[in-house]
Order: sequence, then structure tokens, then C-alpha cells
Amino acid sequence: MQLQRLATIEDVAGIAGVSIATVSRAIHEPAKVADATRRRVNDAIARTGYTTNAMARSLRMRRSNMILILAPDVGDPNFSNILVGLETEASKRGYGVLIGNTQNDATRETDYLRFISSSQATGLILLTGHLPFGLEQSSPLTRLPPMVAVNEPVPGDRVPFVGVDNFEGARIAAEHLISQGHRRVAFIGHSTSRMVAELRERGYRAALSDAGIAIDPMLILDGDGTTESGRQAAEHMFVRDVLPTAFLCVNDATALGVMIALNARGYDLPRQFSVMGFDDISYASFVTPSLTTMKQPRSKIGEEAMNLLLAVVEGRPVEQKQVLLRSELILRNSVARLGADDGDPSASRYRRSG
Amino acid sequence: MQLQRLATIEDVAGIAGVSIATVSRAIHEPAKVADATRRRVNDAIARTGYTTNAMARSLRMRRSNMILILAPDVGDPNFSNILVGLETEASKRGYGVLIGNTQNDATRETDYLRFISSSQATGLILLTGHLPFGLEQSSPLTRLPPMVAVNEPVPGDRVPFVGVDNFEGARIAAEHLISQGHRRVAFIGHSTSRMVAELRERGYRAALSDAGIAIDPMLILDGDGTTESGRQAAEHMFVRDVLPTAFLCVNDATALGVMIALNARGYDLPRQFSVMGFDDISYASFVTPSLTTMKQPRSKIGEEAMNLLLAVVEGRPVEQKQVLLRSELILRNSVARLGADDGDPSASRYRRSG
DNA sequence: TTTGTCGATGTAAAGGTTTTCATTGACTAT
DNA sequence: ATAGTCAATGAAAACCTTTACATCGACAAA
Repeated sequence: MQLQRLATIEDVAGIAGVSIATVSRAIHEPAKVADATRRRVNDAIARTGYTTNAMARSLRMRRSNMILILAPDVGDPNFSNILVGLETEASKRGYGVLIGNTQNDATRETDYLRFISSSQATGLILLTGHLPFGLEQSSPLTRLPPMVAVNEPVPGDRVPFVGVDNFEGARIAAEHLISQGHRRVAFIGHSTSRMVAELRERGYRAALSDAGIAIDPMLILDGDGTTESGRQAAEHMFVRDVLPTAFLCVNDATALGVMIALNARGYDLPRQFSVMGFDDISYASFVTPSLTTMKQPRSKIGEEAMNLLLAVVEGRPVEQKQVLLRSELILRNSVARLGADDGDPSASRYRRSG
Repeated sequence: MQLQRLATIEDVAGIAGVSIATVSRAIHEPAKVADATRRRVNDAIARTGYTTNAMARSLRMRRSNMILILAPDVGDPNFSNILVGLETEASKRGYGVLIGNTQNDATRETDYLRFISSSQATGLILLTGHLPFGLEQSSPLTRLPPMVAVNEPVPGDRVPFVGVDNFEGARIAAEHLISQGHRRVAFIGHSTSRMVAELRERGYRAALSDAGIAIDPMLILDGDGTTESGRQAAEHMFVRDVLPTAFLCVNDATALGVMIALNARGYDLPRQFSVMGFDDISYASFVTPSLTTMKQPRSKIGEEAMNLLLAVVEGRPVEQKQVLLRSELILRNSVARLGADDGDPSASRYRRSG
């Protein structure tokens, strides 16, 4: 069940009439071999269809060209675009990406570390927000394998981080709502996710404070980042009957839930309530009304992260241990100026946007 | 820039007081080594934290435990769930998955084949619908590496296939529309994708024929599978003024476009037009009205495909060269009985469904 | 001529496994 | 007692590279 035996460096050397050392050099350090010889070697390589055996190479060099990506949920639509960036950059530099779906399961995480410890993979991209189990208890002294955290930072300062500036993004979002005349702005948060949600909430608070608006604790609710929790949070507000004029949600999924709740109660959006999300997930533009949100440069995040990791892997000097990218305000139709009533709202619903 | 030297099999052998051969056997064929010895070896392994070096192992065995997945667009939301299935099954069997984003670029495809030819990867999952460039011109005689096509079959019968039964799925979809009283059912197809769209169109035709409904060529339009093309196709129908009562779309993205067009024209869905998609992409349930569609068992597809591939890779006998899974009819709110008018449609819009 | 330098190449070790084949010793059947 | 079988183990080859070190020859300087 295997292909015909592949040509080895020895076959090439035989045909070219040189030693295997020369072949290896002709490939990796062409300058060190005479022109004529190099030509003979190249011919031989072409004739045999030789490819260097990566296993042998990695074994000898004690380093593979493979990067392991650990993500809690590979099916998450947020993940796939980051993956594109990671893959693109890795491939460009001759590395392959190995993906590990951990489902936040400690066993699976430990399990995947074998790729690192067996030197099958050289570096690690973490989308988990924590050190993988099995490294977690390692003393602060132990040397960690090269790794970079993406999206969610790893507590402590041992792991370089690439992600979006959540504080700034949320502040911009909240400022946008305020600029549209809203002063009673609710925030639907995400208690289970540590850092990200917290930073976004802080951004929200900062914007309000800067605008001289007092924070109303009744307008701050926690969800768990899902659409359903967004729906519930909105319902909760109606039950308590403390209402905002705009909802800023910790992410688009939550915002979607809020919109569903508002729609179900028969409100006309965005005329009666404005809603903002964060992330710009793929269907943010397809819901009705289409969702105004902060766009994460996902592909870019992936590229930057892989860049940083490869620098560490290859021992190049790395300038900064933390890269914060800016998120972009995407204006769609779920936010309206407070009190404004622009004639025929239904006609504007499907107006296209970036 | 590397971890402290890892324990080798020799270290273990030394501590356990046996030869390296015995250690290897204790690990892979425990039955072949005496109980007492095995215990000593296991202790030594535990003490040293030994992990077998995958590079050395693969080199010796001439076979790695890595599967290469070639996909034209890793960012495609359809892909991510298949990936989950592929990864889960692979990981369960001790294999790793390597992902390659080809963007339908011949160079990138060829490039990725180096993982196969350098024996860094043992098998190939193709989501491309064709043999990767570089194998494409290989004569029918050349032995191909172990591979399985997913979602879209590879022309010819050289590559085993795992996917959904598109013909049957589309037939069920069309039958559903017919069962709701629709007799003028449009089909918005997808000319650029060969097999998949064609099979779905055939299923549509079969259902109509079986119901004794003549096929009206004016009701069959081609798109390119995108939301925008769905919108255009629907517009096109209004321009020609040959209207169906229901739209069956080759996929959900197209269906979404159709719904956008109909909404923009001010029609009330599903009262005035019914729309069906195919795939059940993640936001099918979030649009208004939520989309009735055929659900692809994506994760299951991934698992089956990986299963089949690993069988081939490991030389186990493989029963069938083609696995067709059934898609499932998901009833939501974009289809209504023809002529029916059920009181308060807005209230039912957000009724949950499977 | 002698010595030294330098560029081009070859030899051989090392990297860590798995596996074939040989060896050993215990035990069984004759 | 002898031959034969069998289970447990070890020695060494093979997998395919990269690279430190050695060699060789040409040429320059003395």
C-alpha cells in the first residue's frame, strides 16, 4: 500500500557521480559547490524526481517545519478566518500547519503536546487563552516551547500575544452610539470569558465616562456569549422594565439574540432600539436589520501571529511581545440616530455596506 | 531555542537495564515481553518522561501519522464543520491533520504535495473536486497515494468519495415544496460547480417529473453559488416576469440572495413566495424568515471520510469506494403552504427548530 | 622546491527508532 | 541424556539526512 520506493539522496549522488554530501550542499548551500557539479546534481535531481525526505531531515536537524495550532473549537466561524491567515503566512515560509481541536479538554490538550515533545512540531499557536495542560504546572523556570497566543492572551507575561485591541474597539463602538444621541446604552457582557469581555466592558465604561454619562449598573448584564444568552438578557431588561435606547453587545452572537428578542416583541429596529455587536461574523450583514459592529481583522491577526511565532522559532530577534491590531467600525443598519425617523426604514434595510 | 534534551529510548533502556529493542517491544507489543520486564520499562519511561521521537519512528517505518487535507477555501463556513469531523476521527486514531489552503491555485496544490512525496504525510483528503495538480497528469497506471475525496467527487473512479446524496436531497426538498401545494417551482443552480449542482438539479427534475409536473425551462436559472448571484437570479425572474411560487436554491447562500431580492421588493415571505436552500449553513436559522433547507451532516461526513482514508492507509480492506450520506429536511419558516395565510406570521418567525 | 592557503569534494558520524535474526535458557517429549 | 520447542531478550542493520572533519589538488608566496 505504498508508492514505488522514492529516490534518495544516494540515488542522486550516484547518477551525478558525486558524494551525498555534495548533493546536500548543492541543494542547501549552492554557493559552496562548483558550477559544473551543481549542474550535474540538478540534472540528476530532475531525472530522479528526488525530494528530500522530511523525516530524515527533521531527525537530523532536530527541528521540523511544522506548527501546531491549538484551538478549543475549530468549528467556530471566528476561527476559520484566523486559520486562513495563519496558514497563508506559514505556507509562504515553508512551514505546515497542524491543527488540534481541544474542546477545552485537558486530556486532548496534553495529547496534542506530544507533537511538540516528539519534535514533530516546532512551535505552538494557542487560541485557548491558557497554557495547555501539561505545561500549565511547569515551574516559571522551565523553558517553554516557542509559542504565541492569539485572540485571548495567556495570563502572566510568558506568552507573546497577537489580537485585537478590545478596549479601544469597544470604546469606539460605544462612542459611535453616543454620537448618535444615545445616552442610555446597555452593555451585554460575557462573564465566562475572562480577558476579552472584561476589556470590552472597560472600553464601554470609558466611552461613557468620557462623554460625561454616569454608568447605570442596571444597564449592564452578563451573558455567556451565545445568541440565546443575548435573547435572555434582553428579555430580562424588559421584565425589570429598565430600558436603554441602545444595546452594545460583547459580540455579534449576543447582539443577534438581542435583536431576536426585540423583533419578537414587535419593535421596529433600529427605529425603536439600536443594537451593536462586536466581531463582524459572517452573517452580521445578512440579518435584518444588518448589524452595525466592530470588524476584527481576522486574517491579519493570523498572519501577524504566525510571523511572530516563526521569528521566535527561527531565533530571530523579536521586537515586541504583544501585537494589538485595530478593529474597524462597520456601519450597517442596526443603529439609528436617537429620535430620528427616516421615512421608509424597510427600504434602507438592504442597503449594501462594506 | 530548544527544550532540554529529551529522553531517548536508550536512556530508558539504560535505566530499566534492558536493550532498546525490549523497550520498543514493551511499548508496541507488550505481550511479547515478560511481565516483570515490562514493569521495569514502564517505570523507567515514567521516570524519564520519555516520548518516542516521531521523526525517527516515521523515518524507520517509512510512514508518518499525518494526514494532509487539501481545501480550496479554509475560510468557507461549510469547511469548518467537516474539518471538525476529520480532526476528531484522526486524533482518535493517533493521527494528526495538516491543513492546506489551495485557493484553487495549481502552484499551491503542487506545493503541498511535497508533504506527501517527502513522506511527511501519509494520506490525502481532497475537498477540491479534482486531483491536485502534479498528480493530474499522472498516467492511469501510476499508483496514487492513499486519498479520499470529500463533498465533491473527483471525476473518474480512481478516488473513493464521501459526501451527501445530493440527488436524493434535492429530490426530498423539491417534494417538500410540492407537498405544500407548489407546482411552479424555480431552481437556481450553480453552473461553475460541476457535479454537486448537477446532481441537485437532477433531483429537482426527478421530483417534479414524479409529481407529473412539466419542467419549465424558464424557471431554471444559473448562478455561481453566491448570495449576490441568488439575488440577481431572482431579479432576473421579475424582469422576465415569469414567476414561480417557490424557489429551490442550489445552496443556502443562493437562497439568502433570493430572499434579499424578494424582501427588497417588499414581498411578505413566506406568504407570497416560498424559498428553500440546501446545506443548512450556520446562519440559515437567523435570517428572516428562517430558512427551510436540507441539512448536511458535515461532521459525520468528515468522520466517515477520515475513517475510509485511514482504512486505505493502514491497508485494511475497504468495503465500499463511495459513501453517500443522507441530508435531512430542516423545517423552518421560509416555506408556506401555497395560498395559506396563517393569521399572524410575524409571531411564528422565531419559533425554534431542530 | 617548499610551505601555505583555499576551494571543492569526500568520509563517516550522528540523529532515534523498528525489526530481523541470533542467542540463551527453560522446559517437554522421547 | 538428548533433541527439540518456545519464550524472552539482545545485537546490529536500516531508514535518509546533515555536517564536522579530513583530503586533495591547484595555485601563490617565499
